[in-house]
Amino acid sequence: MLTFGNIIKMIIKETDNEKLILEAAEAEFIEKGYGKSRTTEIAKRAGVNHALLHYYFRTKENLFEVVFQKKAKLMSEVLIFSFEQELPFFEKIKRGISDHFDLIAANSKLPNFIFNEISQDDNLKRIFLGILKEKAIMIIAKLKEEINREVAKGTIRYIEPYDLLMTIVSLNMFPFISKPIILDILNLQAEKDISQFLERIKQLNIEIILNQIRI
Amino acid sequence: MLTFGNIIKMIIKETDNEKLILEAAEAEFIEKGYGKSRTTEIAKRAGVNHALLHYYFRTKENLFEVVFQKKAKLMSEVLIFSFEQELPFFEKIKRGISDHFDLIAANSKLPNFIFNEISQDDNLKRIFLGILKEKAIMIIAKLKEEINREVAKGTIRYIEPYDLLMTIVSLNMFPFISKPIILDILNLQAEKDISQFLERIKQLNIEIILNQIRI
DNA sequence: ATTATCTATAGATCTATAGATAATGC
DNA sequence: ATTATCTATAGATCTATAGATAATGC
Repeated sequence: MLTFGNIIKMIIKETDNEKLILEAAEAEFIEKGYGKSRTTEIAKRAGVNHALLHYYFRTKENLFEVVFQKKAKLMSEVLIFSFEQELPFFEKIKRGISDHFDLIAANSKLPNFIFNEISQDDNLKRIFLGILKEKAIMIIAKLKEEINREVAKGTIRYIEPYDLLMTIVSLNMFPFISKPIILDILNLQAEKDISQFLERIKQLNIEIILNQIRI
Repeated sequence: MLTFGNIIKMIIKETDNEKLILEAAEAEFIEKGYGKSRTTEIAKRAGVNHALLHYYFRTKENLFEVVFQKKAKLMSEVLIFSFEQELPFFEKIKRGISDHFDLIAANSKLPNFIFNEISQDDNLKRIFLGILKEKAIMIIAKLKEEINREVAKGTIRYIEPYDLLMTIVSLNMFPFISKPIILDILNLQAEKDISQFLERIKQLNIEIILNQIRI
């Protein structure tokens, strides 16, 4: 029917309802988690008839798994992408930490979502590991060689590559997991103050890692 | 009625059903979060008639808030308790990190639970801040004095007290938030290997902090 | 002819309570 | 007399689908 809404949709030709549903589902699931999310609410957010959601995705669980797959890939990239750059060792570490921090900042609700869902569902945990594990192991192996090379050169103290990575991820990720609390305790409201705070933490994290490995 | 179960309950006099419901609710809510938890399931876990749950706590939301209050207090203690000890500065830091790590280890599912629920509900966030904030600010103020004293003595470089605390919490807490993933990637299954790994991380965290502040 | 959309509602699940009955403390 | 417990079920909410209708691509 040629309702006003449909005409608008036709004009912008962004009328792909399947896509609209998926995007609304992403927002809903990330905001509320699987348990509190409602398919009716997702349909409403997408501005689409509720039955359509089931027509395209059949079940809530199905829809969730599509979303989770996508977010798990993103999370996997967020976790390790920054450490795949081909750079001299110290550059790699510094740039790695900095890019990693920025990637998390750009997806600040992602870690909470992923860690929470996998802690509640073993199947999701397996899916996530299936995406992350192989690549993570490769990166660790590569990092180990580079660390050994630097140790041989006498530029750094030995550190387990896994420990190094986990330490970086810890330092970079936690501020965002605990962000609602931090901002209140530090009384940071203005956007400018917040980004200034985050920038300081980023630099601090780089410094901490360098102080730990540098001789 | 004198069923076998009731006789058992009478003998051990641990028949306080309100308490049983609360304990079951704690387990259920921490395991599944508010959204996926079911009052029927909680009653079943408690081994108690479902109607009793509503008799004692009226609503699911009420019951949850009782649990959340309790867990928020615990979380608050886990976060800052270890840094209230009266000790020489370096001892305080070292013992603080170590005790803090152990406290988290003993409540390893707590951080995920708290951060997740407060990210989904502003009211819960306020409750948690109400419990944490004042004490946190006091500890930070106290730490600031101690840091300034050490800086004056020339034993450490200056670090913002909040940054120091957040760094410690990051390093100590993240391994438990990401535990399901870590153990799989590192292929750690045996209890002995796991506790050995955790011990190494604990020592590493102490080392990292000391390397950051020590001149 | 196939795909997309809507209306209407079934069916499942969950929270919550009414009202009867039993246990307890004084 | 008050508190605790149980049975039975109301009432709300949510997921899911059947079946009718409209739109689309060939």
